[in-house]
Amino acid sequence: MNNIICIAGPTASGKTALAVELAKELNGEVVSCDSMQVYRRMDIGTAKPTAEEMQGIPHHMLDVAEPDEDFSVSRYCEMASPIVDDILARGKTAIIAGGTGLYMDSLIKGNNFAPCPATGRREELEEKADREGMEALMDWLREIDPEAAARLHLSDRKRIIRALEVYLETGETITAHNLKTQAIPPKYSPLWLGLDFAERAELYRRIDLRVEIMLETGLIDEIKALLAEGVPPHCTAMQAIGYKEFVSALAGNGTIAEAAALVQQSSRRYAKRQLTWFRRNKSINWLLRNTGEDADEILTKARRLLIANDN
RNA sequence: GCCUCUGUAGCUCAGUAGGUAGAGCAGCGGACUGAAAAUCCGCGUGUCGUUGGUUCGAUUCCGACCGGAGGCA
Repeated sequence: MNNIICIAGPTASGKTALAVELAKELNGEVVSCDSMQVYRRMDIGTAKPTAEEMQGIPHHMLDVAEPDEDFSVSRYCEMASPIVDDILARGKTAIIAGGTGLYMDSLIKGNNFAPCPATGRREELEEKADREGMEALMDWLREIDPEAAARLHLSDRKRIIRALEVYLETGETITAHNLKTQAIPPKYSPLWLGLDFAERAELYRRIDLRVEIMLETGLIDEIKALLAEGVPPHCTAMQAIGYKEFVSALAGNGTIAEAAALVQQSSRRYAKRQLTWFRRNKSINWLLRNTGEDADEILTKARRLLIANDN
């Protein structure tokens, strides 16, 4: 039987509830795969599962970083992979659930990442970009890694800088590095489940509702507390949807209601991007929901897939 | 009841001196290998209210009807 299950899907599709139900049946533990739920004290806005929702099932990879820390895919994999191995070693099922596709794929494939410099190289490149423009960086990249240059759009500042950074730090181009890691066979072979709604509009209704509930349950106070303790308003964690918009409103840019509408829209677009990411994974068995009230039917379908997968 | 204005994309509107239409926002699709809830790329998605008439041809001109806004009563 397969002792690793991945539950993918967009925000507000019911991953948390399904993960806990399956964990109860399969003697499992949940490994969260979410780039924002890793931060402590960011609970409401990241829709982090509550103690009640967890129903006593152990959850990992929540609250593993301070909000002002730099976190990354690489750190996620370094921390999560030993946890998965430990769950398996104890004879239990690892249920990897979350919406951050890059993190989930990287954990499953066992990707290793080119080093990230602490040397200020990135800052130098940022300055050069400001000074000389992206065309200059692109010309440079074309000389050292023409494939990456052809792949990247001139506007994609982040990736152009990263490509140069990898080469300058390691002497290996990012194209060569990626080819090497892709050649390594995946570390795990999970059963993939994907949650989505048959009607996009239903997913969007759930997202809109969830934002309202976050506000009712104290999201603004949560954000004020983070700011009060000194979390920088522009750090990575505060770029999360549902935080950056309210931080801006609290600073005097627009009303809370306007910010809430923005959060709903950003969340809808984010959900769409998540779906784009997961759709290309042909291993995913999609479970399509009709309403938010059909959790039992979804669980039944998931059970059938588990049985089919064992045979 | 009469008069005037109005009806074009999901929304707000432009336009066609008659040759089946375009902006913004919304939306949709895609990429993604140490910021990923980030970053970037692409795409108008339409019975031009309905129905007759004039015309080779009507979203455009004319009539009637239906819906909306305002005015006079």
